Amino acid sequence: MDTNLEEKAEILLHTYNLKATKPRLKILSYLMSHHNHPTVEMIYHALNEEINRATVYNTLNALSEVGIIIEIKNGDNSTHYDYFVKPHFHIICKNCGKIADVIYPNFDQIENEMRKNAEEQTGFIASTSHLEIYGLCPNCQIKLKK
Amino acid sequence: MDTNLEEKAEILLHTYNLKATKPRLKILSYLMSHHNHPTVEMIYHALNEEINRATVYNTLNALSEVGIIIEIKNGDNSTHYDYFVKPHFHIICKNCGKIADVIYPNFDQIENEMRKNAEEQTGFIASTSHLEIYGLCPNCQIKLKK
DNA sequence: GTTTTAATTTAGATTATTTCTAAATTGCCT
DNA sequence: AGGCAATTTAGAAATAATCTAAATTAAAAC
Repeated sequence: MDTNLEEKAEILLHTYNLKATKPRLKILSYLMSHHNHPTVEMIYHALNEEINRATVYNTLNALSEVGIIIEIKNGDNSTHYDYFVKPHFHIICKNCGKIADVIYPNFDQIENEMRKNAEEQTGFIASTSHLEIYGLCPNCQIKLKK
Repeated sequence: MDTNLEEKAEILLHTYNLKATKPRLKILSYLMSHHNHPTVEMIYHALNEEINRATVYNTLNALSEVGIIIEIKNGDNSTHYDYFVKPHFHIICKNCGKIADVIYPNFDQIENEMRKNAEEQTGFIASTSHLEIYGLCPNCQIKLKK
């Protein structure tokens, strides 16, 4: 277990006024060190089924609410998560569900513009935004040609 | 029943090489005349529970696959749908789930740019894209202040 | 206008995902 | 160290979506 990682996670949690509970430290550390876009189920198993599923759900909701992680609504109807490093979005394979990161330097700028526009038009106060693109990954392009 | 509407729906279905079955005509007509961002459940009830739920699911998937309608992955973990008129995206209230349209003239242009970028970076072939913004609607802003 | 055929619909069961409840535990402040 | 609000837990319950195999149907072929 990487103590240094958990320390980093603890600081991050406190920054956002979240209690640094053991389950949260483990889950956040996992996300900080794995960029496999896991679901609740994947995290639950990766952490040896030691943390209650409801807690995994609660934690991921809390983390994505403050923006520490990104929520990805996948085509497979389960939600995936990704630790936020720099502005990016995701492209998801319609065939196999694979998720790839797309780095887009101006992404937060564009996001902000959209948010502002949405607020002006609707009177909402915007917080998080979600962009996902669907498509076919290189592997499935080949598979489906046959 | 608006025959004219169903005729329009039939033409639209044929344009995309989709069989114009009775369930599809009813569902598409409903979507073309209601902009309440319904879920499967809402459509199922609006059409008097006469169309099997599985068919509603199948139809909505088929329609969104070809782009006649837009799929909205709402925060409430059910999927909402919207007939596509012009390029727009959605803002969703985190508190009450209300969905509002945001018209954005350049939206498809920006979408295309993102898609191109994603394709170059990942080797995927991009098809549809989804953007949702979360926030607080005017009503809930007032409610939560109390 | 029949016939044919592939696609679609159906009922109902099944699976998967997420939320809820009430009791027990735990982090953090004083 | 003690107190309290927030969080976690086990397990049940609710909700959403998919699957199966048989019946039906739209549209092309004759």
